[in-house]
Amino acid sequence: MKNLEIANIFSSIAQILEIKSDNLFRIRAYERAVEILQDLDNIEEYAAADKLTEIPGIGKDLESKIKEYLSTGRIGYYEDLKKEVPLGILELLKVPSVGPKTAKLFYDELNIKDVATLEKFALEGKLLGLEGVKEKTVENILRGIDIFKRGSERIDIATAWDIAARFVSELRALKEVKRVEVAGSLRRMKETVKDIDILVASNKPQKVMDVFCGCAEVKDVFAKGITKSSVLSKGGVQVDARVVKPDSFGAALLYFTGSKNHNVKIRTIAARRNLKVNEYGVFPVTRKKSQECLASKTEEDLYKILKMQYIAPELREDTGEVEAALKNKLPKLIELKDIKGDLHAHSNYSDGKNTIREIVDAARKKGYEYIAISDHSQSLKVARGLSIADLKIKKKEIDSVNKRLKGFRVLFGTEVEIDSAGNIDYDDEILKEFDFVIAAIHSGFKQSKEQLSRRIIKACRNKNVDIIAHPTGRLWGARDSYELNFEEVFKAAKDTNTILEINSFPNRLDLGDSLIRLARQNGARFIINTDSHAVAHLDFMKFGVAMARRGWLTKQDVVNTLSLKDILKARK
DNA sequence: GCCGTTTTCGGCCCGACTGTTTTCAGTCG
Repeated sequence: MKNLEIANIFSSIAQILEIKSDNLFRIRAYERAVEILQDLDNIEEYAAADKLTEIPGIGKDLESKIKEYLSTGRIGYYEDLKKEVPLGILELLKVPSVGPKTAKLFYDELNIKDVATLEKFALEGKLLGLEGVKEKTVENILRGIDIFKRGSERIDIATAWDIAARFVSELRALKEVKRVEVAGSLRRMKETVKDIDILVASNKPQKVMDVFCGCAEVKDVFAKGITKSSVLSKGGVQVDARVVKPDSFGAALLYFTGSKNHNVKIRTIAARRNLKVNEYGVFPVTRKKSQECLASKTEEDLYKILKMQYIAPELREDTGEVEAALKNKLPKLIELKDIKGDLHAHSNYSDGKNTIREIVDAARKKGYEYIAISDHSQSLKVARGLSIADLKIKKKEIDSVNKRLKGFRVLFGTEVEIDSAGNIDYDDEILKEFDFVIAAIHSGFKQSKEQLSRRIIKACRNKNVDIIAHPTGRLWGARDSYELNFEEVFKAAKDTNTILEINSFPNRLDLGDSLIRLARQNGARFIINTDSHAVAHLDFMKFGVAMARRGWLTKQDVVNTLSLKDILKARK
């Protein structure tokens, strides 16, 4: 993806500028652009329409650099910078506790250009004696190298919530603790997270920090202060905790939830009104020493005093939510309780673990009105796709289950293959028998962007295909999204009345947040499915809903908020 | 390098912890 390529270059530029001690605000401008670009899958479409500078954070200069990359595949300014500071040094910055100043020191004094050399020198004691480096510093660097070597890959939100829950439950059990909440990117429900942030309200911070650093899940303690500590969990994830007084919990939660850019925007707007926002509250900017706190107890109080709507954590990415909140124009986001059913669950007819009955029982316990048992189709042999004969048996079972149910309906679904030419692997005669047909690509990913787009568009045009499952095919940690002409595909979905799936499975989350927004702008409709292969997976619905919220979707944008009667009408 | 309900120039969010220092710089979020 071009946006990621450019983001990586801008990120390197920011780091090189840091090492060169360049203007901090210029560095921040590049860093901000990196975050913006990471979420901008259709950068080429912006460039083609000459709309790059309409993106907040992209000005004339960055526009020209983006255009330069798109047309030539390189950025001259970056090529020049690389001559001044060898790229290897940037690797040193990935070691926790080594920042630009330290990296420059090691390079200037000892010509260290990679982590392996840094480790060697640290072990041999050759770092000692450099300005500001003593034994403790070396110790921290070696520990940082350990973390670096273990890899810095991001973890999926389901795993992260699991680890977070273990810390939270130990902390909640303390009588000194008034409140505990997960904050940071995990609270914002980012698709993946790098670390876990936990906020605690207590008047006895020391005690809380002692317990936090001694949690069963802790493997190593990086930093332990009176109100702030940082540990490595046994699962290899960094967990940060901060303790604040109960009175400032709202202010701290806002600050600790981020995103950084959201906080900066909030604080900038506050400053224009002569208000200061920090993790303790909102304060008037005066010369007086004693400052009265205007708001601090809840996040709602803070947003209110700043004269804007409350902003849900999932929206706090500085992608327009602050401006919308100031104008009272935030959408009413979809909630988990709006979901009335799940149309993508696999039974043991194909590669699922559970029987239809077991799945139905679990779905009913969730308060759903319907569930579609959507097993794989005949050509996906690895997943025991169903033959025509299998379908007849399965249909019979569903009919008999439905006869015994009241107020709940099992739908006859399928997840069919879109082959390399865009055809579906059951005939129309068979397809029309299903209540819902979900189409997906599970093979032949290596085609060009145009070919893949054509395949999906052709599937959309099939009158029997109701839903496109996991539209980009990405699997976190295993496979990148395939490239598509997104606007074209989304427009085709709209024109053919095909529903786009938001797949809730934690290693998919596909569509992801930024593509959901793009698809909505193109008029598409959505369904949030779990792609369950076991009844426990039905719980993943909350992650799909979170993606929908991050994509600014309302209940009206999502078809499985409809009653059984209405969702059946939502088909083609 | 970006940006404008004070502004097209002169600002740009704010604080905790650590290790090395005797008052602070570097790192991190």
